[in-house]
Amino acid sequence: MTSVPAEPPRPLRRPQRPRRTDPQRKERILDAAIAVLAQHGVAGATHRLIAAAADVPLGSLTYHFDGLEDLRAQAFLRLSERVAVSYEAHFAGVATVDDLVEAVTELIHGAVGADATEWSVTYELDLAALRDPALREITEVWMRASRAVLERFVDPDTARSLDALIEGLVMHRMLSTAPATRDQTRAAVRRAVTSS
Amino acid sequence: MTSVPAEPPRPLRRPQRPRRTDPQRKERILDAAIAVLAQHGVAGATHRLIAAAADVPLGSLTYHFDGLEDLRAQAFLRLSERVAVSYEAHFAGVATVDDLVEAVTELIHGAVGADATEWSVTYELDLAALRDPALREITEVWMRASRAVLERFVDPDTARSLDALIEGLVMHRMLSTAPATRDQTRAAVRRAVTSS
Amino acid sequence: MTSVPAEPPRPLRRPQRPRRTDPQRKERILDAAIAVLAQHGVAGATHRLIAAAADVPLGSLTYHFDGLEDLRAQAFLRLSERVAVSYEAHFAGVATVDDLVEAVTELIHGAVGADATEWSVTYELDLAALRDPALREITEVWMRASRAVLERFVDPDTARSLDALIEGLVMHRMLSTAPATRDQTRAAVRRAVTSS
Amino acid sequence: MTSVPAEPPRPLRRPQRPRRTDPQRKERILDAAIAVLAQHGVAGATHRLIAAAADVPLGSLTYHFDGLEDLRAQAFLRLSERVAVSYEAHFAGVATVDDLVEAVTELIHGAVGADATEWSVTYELDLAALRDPALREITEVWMRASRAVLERFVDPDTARSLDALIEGLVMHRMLSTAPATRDQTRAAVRRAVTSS
DNA sequence: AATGAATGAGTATTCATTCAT
DNA sequence: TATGAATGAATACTCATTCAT
Repeated sequence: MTSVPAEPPRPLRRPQRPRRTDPQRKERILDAAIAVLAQHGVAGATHRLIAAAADVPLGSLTYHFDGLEDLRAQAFLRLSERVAVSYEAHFAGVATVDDLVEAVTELIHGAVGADATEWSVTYELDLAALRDPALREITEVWMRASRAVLERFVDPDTARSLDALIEGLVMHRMLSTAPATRDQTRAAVRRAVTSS
Repeated sequence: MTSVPAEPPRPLRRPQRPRRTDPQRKERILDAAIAVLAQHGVAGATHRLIAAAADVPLGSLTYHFDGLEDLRAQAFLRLSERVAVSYEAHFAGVATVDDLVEAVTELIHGAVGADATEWSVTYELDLAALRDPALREITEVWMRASRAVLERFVDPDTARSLDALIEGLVMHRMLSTAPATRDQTRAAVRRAVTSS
Repeated sequence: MTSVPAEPPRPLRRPQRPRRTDPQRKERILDAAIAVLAQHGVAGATHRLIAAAADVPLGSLTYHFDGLEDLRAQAFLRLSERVAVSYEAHFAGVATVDDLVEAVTELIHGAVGADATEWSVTYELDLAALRDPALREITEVWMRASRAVLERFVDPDTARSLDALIEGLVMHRMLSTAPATRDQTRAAVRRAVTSS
Repeated sequence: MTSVPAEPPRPLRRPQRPRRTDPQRKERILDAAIAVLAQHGVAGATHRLIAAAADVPLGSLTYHFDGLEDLRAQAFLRLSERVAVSYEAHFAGVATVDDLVEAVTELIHGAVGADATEWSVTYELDLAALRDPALREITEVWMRASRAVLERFVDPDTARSLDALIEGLVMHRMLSTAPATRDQTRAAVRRAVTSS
């Protein structure tokens, strides 16, 4: 993920001006936007901050995107796709229900590869989607994706509730000063996947 | 040298609206702030919007509060206390585990008395607390309160995971275009409270 | 619950004044700031007044400067440099001590080319520097510069006290309703430069 | 002089409310105003700050004074009277011109009893008087008073220029990071009082 | 195609002053 | 007589967006 405050080490092609063609610029901006969203939230994600993080001129943002709202939506979309991929990967080796319990527990406690801030952005997305129906599409797709992964191991209803439990446990883990132990989490997950 | 405009304009004073003394004003402002937070989120909760909602002049906000951050924190605190009370009330008549399952299901689907927007504010609070440690105190207290209620019926570990499940299910219910049915929710809750 | 006004008003955009690119704008703003400081003092030098004096929109000030403090500091710096130049020029033709006495007397009574208000700004600067160490650098440089000029004609100690005398006499001249005559000033200056 | 940040140790007559009659209140407010002016300058001397420094309720200021401008003027007047008294006292024992030189030198380097901040307020007054003719009266009276003291030892013209020299030397002493030594000051003063 | 100076509506906040109590 | 809650005009500053270059 792009680092926000420090200058990203741009491979200085030529002294100052000529930045000419830069095919990955759009992607770089989106990554920078995700980083800024993670660090400052929707409210703090301004043009200027994102431009600085991406090391592109200010005008570049409105040149490539139709305003901040559009940029934000595309950043959220990119984030959700990225998270979906690493989610998918996380469950690649799962064969048994025991494996599943272990994988989910690990997911919650390890925050799935990416640093924890990336998770907080997904909550930012959830919250923004609550008010902006345009973003609802993204959360919808992501929700379906995560459930599809879980449905490879459990029935749809269980997948649904397991999905919700994961969301709640991650949130509480991030907020709590005395977070649950791995054993507690494991027990909760096991209950959720065990047909009574 | 540049020409400088005349004297800075002297303020005129007219007694416009009758000055009303208003002992509940602080509380009214906080309620208005909660309503604005619910509708516009942290990012959209501006002085002006809150003042308009409370029907008080702008200066009244900074008279009663040390800035917007303070006002927001106090509003969140008031909200959490209010939610805690109605949460407590919701479980008042619960006697058996079956009652509990029913009550929790009802909670998730009925959004516990208050209109659903109030719930969304608690997510705003959660998210804000993720970045602002000062708010963490409030979420911490609320979390303890909600678990304390649940611990009257189940053991602490179960209470903890049930609490997380509720949070996740409510969030998904608010977000999803195809929310879970009561039966699905009830089944998920039952699994969470059943010792395996 | 309190009723919340509708959506926060969307900004409209009209191209009002033609956008003019204006390379000297920064300098113009600084000159305007000096003029406003002269007329209204540090306390009265507001963004609005300076913007009006420079005939630029308000946002232009914070675009070019990091806030009012920065603008003020740069204005003071520009002023001190300008004053130093005219000070230097004022003593260009001085050859003898008699010339010096005459030049200093003229300086005090004529306020060295610039209108008298410009002098008053240097007192604003002095006073502001008393509280703000960042401005101390500017007064320091100016003090050294003015003494350096005087040291071309008298020894350093005399230069130092002559410098102080000039400051005091100018201040009193500006304040007094019955200012000193040229002859009185000349006598005072002569005493200051005559080794006893 | 009243200290600004720390609570002035009010002899708490009774627990909270009853401050009833308080004959010195006006004077206390003025002293507090002088202290605040010293510390924050004219620009920073607000009602609230002065009220806090004087430990009186806000309304007390506008009750006793016709607005901030009036309060400021009265504070400046009180200050100038106080400074005049200590100035007078400082020269009480002077008999010869040598004594005078010594006393003036001491004045400049010791800042005449009061802490140096009090001097800075007199500059604040000078500057304010430059723009506000109402204050000019005060500076005028003070100027006459200080010269009257000096005229007990030297002729009026010398007194006038010595007065200016003192003003300039004190200002430079406060501003300079490498202030003059006592010997340098003494030599400058001696030159000013020696008829050539 | 790309940029960054320019703009003005908007933001939080301060504060002298008024006035009901 | 004395107070402190109330007010609104003014303050510094931010920022999405436009557009001349």
